[in-house]
Amino acid sequence: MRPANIRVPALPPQPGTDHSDCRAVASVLARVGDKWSVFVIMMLIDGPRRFNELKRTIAGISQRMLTLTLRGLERDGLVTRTVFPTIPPRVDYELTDLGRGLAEPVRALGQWAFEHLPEIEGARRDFDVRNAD
Amino acid sequence: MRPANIRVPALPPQPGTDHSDCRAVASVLARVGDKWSVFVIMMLIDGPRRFNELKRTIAGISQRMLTLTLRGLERDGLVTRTVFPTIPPRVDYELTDLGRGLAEPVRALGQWAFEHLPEIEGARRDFDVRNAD
DNA sequence: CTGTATCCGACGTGATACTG
DNA sequence: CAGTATCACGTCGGATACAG
Repeated sequence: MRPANIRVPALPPQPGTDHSDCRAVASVLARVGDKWSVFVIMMLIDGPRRFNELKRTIAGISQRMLTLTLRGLERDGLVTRTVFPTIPPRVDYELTDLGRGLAEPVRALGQWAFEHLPEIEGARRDFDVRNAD
Repeated sequence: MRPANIRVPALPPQPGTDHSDCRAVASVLARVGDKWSVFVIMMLIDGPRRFNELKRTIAGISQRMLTLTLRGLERDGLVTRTVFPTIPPRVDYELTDLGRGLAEPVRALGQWAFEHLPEIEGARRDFDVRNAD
């Protein structure tokens, strides 16, 4: 991502001026911004869940998307996948320490979103009205 | 004509009623997770910027995407758009109080991402290796 | 300078059917 | 139960050209 031929000076943690970490931010936010990732993370906060348990709880997600979402989270080391070789098979998904760490700022963001939702929705209506003339 | 990009509503069946606020979370995270929104927000933290100034600084974003991103942020009340009727025209974009409020948890998330990037990248490599057997 | 309009390929998403 | 495979469709995003 970052040009290898350019040495990034050790700037103090001042987001907005440093561009290199923005790529990293984008990488994680891309996952967080996934349509379903946050739902899954939220569902797993309380403890491990089975596949269909997640599918039922989230209600609206397709089997395919749940699988892909879980694979993505697993790939990033945010979720563990535990297979019990029983019949019928049972698979538990659980947040890793890393995943729980991520859940914290995500929840903060979610809380902000919830608290300011009226303002945002109001702004959207105003914008749409202004745009509709 | 309104760009199709800024449409957020019409989420299918409601996910868990117990977690109804998750839909609000998703609504905001959809914006935060946009490929470019976070970059723009970061660039605006330090103060108002002009259109081409943003385009130059972000370097990689197309004109179209910058416009769409700014429209989306403006629609959500996160950014103000100020037109100076001069020749040539000048347009300033600036974070609103709401936008600055959002920038805070976003920055926390970004900081987390930056700090844990090695773990995530390592997990990705491990996963890819395991998957390549 | 600051956009808008249009074309078009790439990708995300869902529905469905099938496997272990 | 927990997936995988395949197809069909819509949207996203970039490039380009053009307008105010």
